[in-house]
Amino acid sequence: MTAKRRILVTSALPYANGPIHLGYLLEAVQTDVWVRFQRLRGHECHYVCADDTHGTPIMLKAQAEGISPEALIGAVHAEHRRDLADMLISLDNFGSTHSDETRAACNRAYLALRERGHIEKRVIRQAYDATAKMFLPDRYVKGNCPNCGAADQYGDSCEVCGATYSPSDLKNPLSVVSGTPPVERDSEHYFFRLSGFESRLKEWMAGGAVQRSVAHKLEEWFAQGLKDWDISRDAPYFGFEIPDAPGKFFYVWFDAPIGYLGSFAQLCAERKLAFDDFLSPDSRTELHHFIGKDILYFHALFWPAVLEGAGMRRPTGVHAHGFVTINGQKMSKSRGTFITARRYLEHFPAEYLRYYFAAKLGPGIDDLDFNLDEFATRLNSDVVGKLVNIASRCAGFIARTGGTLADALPEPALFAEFSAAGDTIGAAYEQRDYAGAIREIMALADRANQYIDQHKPWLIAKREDGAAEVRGVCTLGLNLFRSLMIFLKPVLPDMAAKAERFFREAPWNWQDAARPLLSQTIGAYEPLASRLDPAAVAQLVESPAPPAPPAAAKPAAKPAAASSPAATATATPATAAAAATPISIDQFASVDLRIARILAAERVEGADKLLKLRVDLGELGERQIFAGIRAAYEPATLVGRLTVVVANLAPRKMRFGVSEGMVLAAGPGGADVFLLSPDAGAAPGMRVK
RNA sequence: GGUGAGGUAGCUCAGCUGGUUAGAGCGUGGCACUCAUAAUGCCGAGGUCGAGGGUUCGAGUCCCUCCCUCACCA
Repeated sequence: MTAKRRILVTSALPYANGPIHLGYLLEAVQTDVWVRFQRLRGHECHYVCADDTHGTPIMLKAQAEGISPEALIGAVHAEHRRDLADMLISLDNFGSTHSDETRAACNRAYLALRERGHIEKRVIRQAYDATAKMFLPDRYVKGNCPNCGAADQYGDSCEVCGATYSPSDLKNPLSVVSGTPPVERDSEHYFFRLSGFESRLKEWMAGGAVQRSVAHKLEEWFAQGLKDWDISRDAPYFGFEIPDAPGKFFYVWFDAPIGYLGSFAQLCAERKLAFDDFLSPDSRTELHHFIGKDILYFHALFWPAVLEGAGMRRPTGVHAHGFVTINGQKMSKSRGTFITARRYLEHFPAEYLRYYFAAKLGPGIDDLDFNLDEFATRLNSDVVGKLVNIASRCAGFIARTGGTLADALPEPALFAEFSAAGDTIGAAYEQRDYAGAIREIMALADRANQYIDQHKPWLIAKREDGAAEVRGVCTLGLNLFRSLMIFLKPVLPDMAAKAERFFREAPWNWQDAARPLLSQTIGAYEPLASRLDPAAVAQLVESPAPPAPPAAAKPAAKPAAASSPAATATATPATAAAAATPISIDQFASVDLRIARILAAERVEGADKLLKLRVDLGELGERQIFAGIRAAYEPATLVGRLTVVVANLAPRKMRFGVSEGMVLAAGPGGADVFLLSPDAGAAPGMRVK
């Protein structure tokens, strides 16, 4: 065992405008398993995280809901905290970037950067919404693509042709906030001079702080040249005001990683830890960040540079992971596969997901597919059928022979094989190759079952003098099980705790797997895990999304419309719910249903379920809508007919373009989808009420 | 479009610095067992390792070209 390490670990900050979902849980679980492993090995390991609370989206969402940003982030924080705790994420502190500690850390970092000449003021031109009286981030200006002319494109890039540009290049630009055309306005901004850090970043990267594939990605960015980073935003902005710069605020991405430090500062105050032990440039502690691969730029370039520029230490490691897909596809609200943490937890134990993720999680940045069938068979086979089965099949014999373990192992070599495997399993955990660790552990579980099968205690027990031998075999069996549970404790902390109680032992540490437990009177065996019903697992995605919690709705969406159980048409239809939650007449009125005439219909290249429709909504003009009705309708038969659409559904960008509404249809899906039709006399644009 | 990652048995994946008949789990077929949450054990079927070239005595493993998938683009 190596000397005791002192380690500070973080997960990326979840943004405070929505619920925690399966994708974030992957990261939380990855981090937590590593943290628990370090602690199990006897190291000092602190794990902090926080809500990421600042920025324009939060500000506008709070406005839309008629509450203060503080109220909004407060509600979300409580939800996040509960979700993570229920997922058995062993955070030492879960703070908020909207805290005194983070503000202090921001100011300190900023002033240090400024003092060392890393901050520069520049005047930039930016889109300004004169009606809403605010500057507009790129994503808050929409218009026609200057390159291909596609409608309704964001101000930074075109989803149709892929061109990138700035908001001022858009044709017919409109502010998303007020709907009025933006104007150009000058503003003084503060830039962090990232370009000065290239050589130091390269040296840091060469030291092995990131995965190799990530290093390749960073080299690409180096080759393009590092650009200085605009870290300021103009009022109104929900965030921290920059010192000596009234009306200027820190950009949310500046204070987000500093939120790690703010959260850690809170922990230091609470536990009497010395902050500088972990953050000073000559620190001998370790600093590890677990992140998604989408935010590499911030964590592998900006963040180490900011830390160094502000006179602090650099991260020991930045560990990126891939995304979670559901049954091979990107998580999607319209497909019903946007699984929130709460939704998962309402159905299944936290540890099942922890195990499943761990079993599939390697050290790389590949995406991880959450396959529902596999989830059930994997849990049932590995955890119940193999692992728990070992204890289950041995415990009864021990109970019948007096409830006490034998005082020697019949085959010490087999036990030694298990303890020896602890080294490779530990190395796999350390390298974040949890899949490798689990593979090894399950291979050992097979060995344990084989051992019991070969020695057949149920036959020996029939002999008059068989008691001692049976006890020996089952004592070894239980000890093999015990070693495996110790190895799995980072992944299955609750099951491990139950097993500790069963063996009547104090909480295990890693080294306990090296010595067998002998002559011990053990407790009565209780089932440690129960089987999953595959049908129940399927429900995780098949039923319609539950009513959105207060903080869960997308900024632009009208909640009643967004989660309507009738939302069958734009993608895989959801199974009809038995009864939907009652709504008021006002909520119904918020859904703008209109008669539409289908002007054109065509298949979508690369989508086997979708048809692209062009519809006429009378006074509302023409719209493009994607509908998941390809299996049910020949495009040609649709042209000219009338139907009903939701006209005020927030535009939804899909891989193939933007869908500007939803066609109403009934039916279970596939070929059994039936479009609604009005009686004769209805005309395009008429409101349905 | 640029870049990155990846394409190995029906499914999910291992295959380190190139070296005997390409591995595991799940699923599947057969047998055995009955201690165990219909759990477990044994035996078997199943792969021209995306395609085509090349280097080499020898290539999933190195090089080139192409095809496909996924992701990212501050």
